[in-house]
Amino acid sequence: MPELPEVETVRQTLLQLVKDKTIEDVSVYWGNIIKRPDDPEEFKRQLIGQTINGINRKGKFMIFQLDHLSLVSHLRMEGKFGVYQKETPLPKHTHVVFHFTDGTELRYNDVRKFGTMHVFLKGEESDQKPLKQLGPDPFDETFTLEYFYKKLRKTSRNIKAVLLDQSVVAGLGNIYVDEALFKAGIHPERVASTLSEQEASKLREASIAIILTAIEQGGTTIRSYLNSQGEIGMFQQKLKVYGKQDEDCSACGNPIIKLKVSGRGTHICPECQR
DNA sequence: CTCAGTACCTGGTTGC
DNA sequence: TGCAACCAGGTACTGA
Repeated sequence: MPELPEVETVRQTLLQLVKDKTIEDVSVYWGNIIKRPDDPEEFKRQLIGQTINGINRKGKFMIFQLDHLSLVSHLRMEGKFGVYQKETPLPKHTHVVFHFTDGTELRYNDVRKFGTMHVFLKGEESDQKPLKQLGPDPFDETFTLEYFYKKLRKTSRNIKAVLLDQSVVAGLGNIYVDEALFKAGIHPERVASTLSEQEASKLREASIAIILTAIEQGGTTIRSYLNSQGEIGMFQQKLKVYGKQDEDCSACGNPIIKLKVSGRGTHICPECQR
């Protein structure tokens, strides 16, 4: 599911479903999801009795605001949250269940088991991994051209790798990086330090525009899984290059091609992106 | 320090 | 049809 727009969509929809609910018990079926505390039993002890007061987001992380704790969750590739009546049978790949006092359950489902959960004392989550190393969200006022251009100037990596680096800007993933580079007309294999200030500006603005539009559209649903919270995205209709290999470029009519950049599948228009 | 490669998992798709 | 190899929206860790 998750790049920033998808996580934001999940955050908004989930909030309606779990706000003010109190955790009566927690079940952990795959302990490796729980990164902090390291013992899942301790994780359960800490969360029992806590009420969900709100959900925040930073980059691709969701942060559940509890009474005096923060639960930091990352969905990685395929993590999904859903709220169900406790009588509903547990589907395959459900790894963590938060049982509420009202008979409903918040369930975490993740085929690849890559997702993570960290518990911190409220307020301490920002000063420690994994949130500590995050750069600004794309639309954050601190994501200035000056900041971005300076980051680009001092690295030898290609521009795609830099955009995927969450410590530079938080929230872009493989889909939106490809889309932003296309919108800015920049080839993903360009060494970041060779971009002009004008190109950096164009890329920064393209990234912000793509992310904001995708949030408005409820995110992107690619390999559509049915009936799960947040998987109601409409942005896939606006994708210009991601997953469009062999189709005609919407701008110039030449075919979109797929290549590998920084180990990731990458979609470009070789005519529009230089 | 930076950076490329690998590890973590399962399942759908591709190609022989 | 069968099955191995490859691929997937992400990041942490390793070692050069």
